[in-house]
Amino acid sequence: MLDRKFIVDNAELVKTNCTQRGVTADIDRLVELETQRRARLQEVQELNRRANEVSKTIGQAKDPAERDRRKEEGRRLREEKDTAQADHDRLESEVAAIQITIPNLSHPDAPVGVDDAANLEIRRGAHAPREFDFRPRDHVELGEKLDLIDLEGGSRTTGHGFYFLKNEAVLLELALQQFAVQKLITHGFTPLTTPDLAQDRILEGIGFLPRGPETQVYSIEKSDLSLVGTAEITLGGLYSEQIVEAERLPVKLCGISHCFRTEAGAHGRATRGIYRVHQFTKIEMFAFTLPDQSDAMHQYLCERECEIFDDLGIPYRVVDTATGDLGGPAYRKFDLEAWMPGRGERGEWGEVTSTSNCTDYQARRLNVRFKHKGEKGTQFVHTLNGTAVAITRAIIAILENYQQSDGSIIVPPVLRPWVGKDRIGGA
RNA sequence: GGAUGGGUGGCCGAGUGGUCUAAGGCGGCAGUCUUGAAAACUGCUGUACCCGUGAGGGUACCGGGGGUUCGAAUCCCUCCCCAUCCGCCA
Repeated sequence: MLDRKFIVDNAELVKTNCTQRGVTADIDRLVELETQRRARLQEVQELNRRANEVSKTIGQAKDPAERDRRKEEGRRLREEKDTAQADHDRLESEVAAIQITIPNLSHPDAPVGVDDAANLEIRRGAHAPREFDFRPRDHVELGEKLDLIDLEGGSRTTGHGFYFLKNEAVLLELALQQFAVQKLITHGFTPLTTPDLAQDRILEGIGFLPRGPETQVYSIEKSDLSLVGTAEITLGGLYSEQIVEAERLPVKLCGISHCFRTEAGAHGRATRGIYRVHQFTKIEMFAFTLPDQSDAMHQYLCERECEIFDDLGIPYRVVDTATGDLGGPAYRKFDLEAWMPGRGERGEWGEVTSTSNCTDYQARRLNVRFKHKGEKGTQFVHTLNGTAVAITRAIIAILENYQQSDGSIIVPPVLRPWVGKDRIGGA
């Protein structure tokens, strides 16, 4: 969320940003309520002060009548305070309710536009899309022929949107995990396995809305836990309520997790195969930085994503996401879209990874701060996240780009140490 | 899951209803002394928020939440976490 004082002092700027993001939020109302809230807060504090003053004199008062008189005054002051406090608390929750709907500010270079049509291609990967001398199959067909993906089984045991990976697809999943984690370790990331459940307040801190009609999140009944949609949630939550020494920043983490998404409202949108599923495995990068490091870290995370897909030999493009498509927490977001030859009529770009700079938006809600040694005061850190590998989409890209005319799949050279063979299917 | 003991300021640790909302120690910072350093001595040493141009003043915070009271680290309720022992288990 944005800083409340900042919103009050920059109401017009925030309004404009909301418009560019396609978000409706009543900024004027927030300003009005916040002004009232501060006045109430002052009353509460003043009443508290006077009540404390009275309390202190009671212990010393010897005369019983005098003590009773002062007790009565103390009681009256506390009652007045309680009334003002209740007022204040009501205003506080009203202000907070508006505040959490306000999206982050936007990077000045982010393309302005209400949806992904305004996304701006900024770069291509090292490998150009392949020219096929046959009609490329899509991953569903390939997965079926080679007995790699069992969608029907997933549907039978769990429901639509679930799947079993089988045979070499399992090896591909493990190989992709190994490849990505090993690479990130050499880049100084600390690897972690992460809980697949998190408390709702952590989900909210990251910017998810657990529970509610439009939630993307599965929640656990009779508890405050939800299945995570991404390790971004747990990795960001790892430092919640912490004050980090500035010298220890930036912190670079890489987490392995399962991701669970209801995909509510996504019906009919690219639901074929394992492109949009309710559960998948992901290797996620996450960074905590000083405020003036986050732009550079964002480029750095994007470079790691490009490096991984260049090494895998998969063609892709990098897109600078338009303001209306950034979601709530991101200040700027780059997506990697891999070429998927089997998608649509003659192949399409499909999102495989994404990296966001969330500046202090998540840190403020999660309360992650830093301080310089020997200096007074703290500031909020900046948080960034990026997908190293989302397994299902990476597998789609591998199967479709590495397919041969006989229906076999060449294994990308960098994965062969873990897959243990250089070709899936075929002779 | 059962039993017991605990959760206090960066750390250790005292504090069981009111001499200001935390003793004492360690660590850290500054100073005195010293050629320099150490030792010794002196002072300072959290976070958030509010008011104020400023100096400064104030409110809240002793695991979380709620309660009793004029007043709670201290009493009551509840939840969480940690340690040890027992049981169970991959």
